[in-house]
Amino acid sequence: MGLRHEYSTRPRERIAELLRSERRFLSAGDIHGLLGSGQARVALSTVYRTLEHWLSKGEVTARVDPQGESTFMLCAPQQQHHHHAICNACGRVEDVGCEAIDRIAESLRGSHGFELSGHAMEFFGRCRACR
Amino acid sequence: MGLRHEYSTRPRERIAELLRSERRFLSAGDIHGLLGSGQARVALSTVYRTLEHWLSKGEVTARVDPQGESTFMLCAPQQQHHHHAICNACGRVEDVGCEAIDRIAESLRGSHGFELSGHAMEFFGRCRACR
DNA sequence: ATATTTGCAAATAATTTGCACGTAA
DNA sequence: TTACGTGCAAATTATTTGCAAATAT
Repeated sequence: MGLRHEYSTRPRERIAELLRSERRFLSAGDIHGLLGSGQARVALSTVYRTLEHWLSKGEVTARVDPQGESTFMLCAPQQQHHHHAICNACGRVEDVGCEAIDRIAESLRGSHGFELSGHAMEFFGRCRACR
Repeated sequence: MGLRHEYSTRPRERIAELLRSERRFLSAGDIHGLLGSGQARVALSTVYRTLEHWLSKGEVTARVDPQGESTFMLCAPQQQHHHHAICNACGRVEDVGCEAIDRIAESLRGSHGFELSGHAMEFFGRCRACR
């Protein structure tokens, strides 16, 4: 049988609070480090398991960074399909819509006989604050 | 002082031959496995070092797959900027141009004050052969 | 009470590195 | 002959897992 309740625990609260305050992709190690090593330290394995849990519930979005490390950010599923603009300086993420895809799908079918079923797009640059 | 010659060796020839025959992204482990474990087996570390070497020379393109594994494909630098359409069934890659980016850059600047300096796009679907 | 979560330490798996030996130029 | 490349085994690093103890409901 599946999961019945989602328990609200101290470690999860701390992880959630951190993710809410940082609108950027963080690795499990980043989170573990940012939570500090004091009295209420959270085990790295707990960070991993919590992120995986929220990922499977669709409350968190994952991205593998260019170094191959998995990173995570709060990103509700109910939001409509969108892409990310990531600031090169501070890492802040802006959600951006995607209009141009239809044209690309047409072009792919026409010139390559390729039937588009999914895509991934990321944009990099400077956010308003970091320009 | 930098590198003077690029030596042509048996292991490199075998890796290059394999990459030429497979127009899809392969991990170091894939390549190592495909080269077999017979007489002329190539060490996994050699595969890694050779890929890294060609990557730095721009003769190979890397991509981190969704599982976080690094994968590689022959992809000359002199080709103009383009993106990849990856077949969900066989992994074959079609190179596709990118026209729509200018509109996206304008929109980013207008609605988010975001100055675009780079982007990454990937498309997934079925190639002509696998439809 | 009992299902869920945690911390710890050990296990995996991809990747990197040191080093002595082999090889192309 | 000498700069470059290779194989091997050991080291690193991110991530996962087993398990007994702790906690939320």
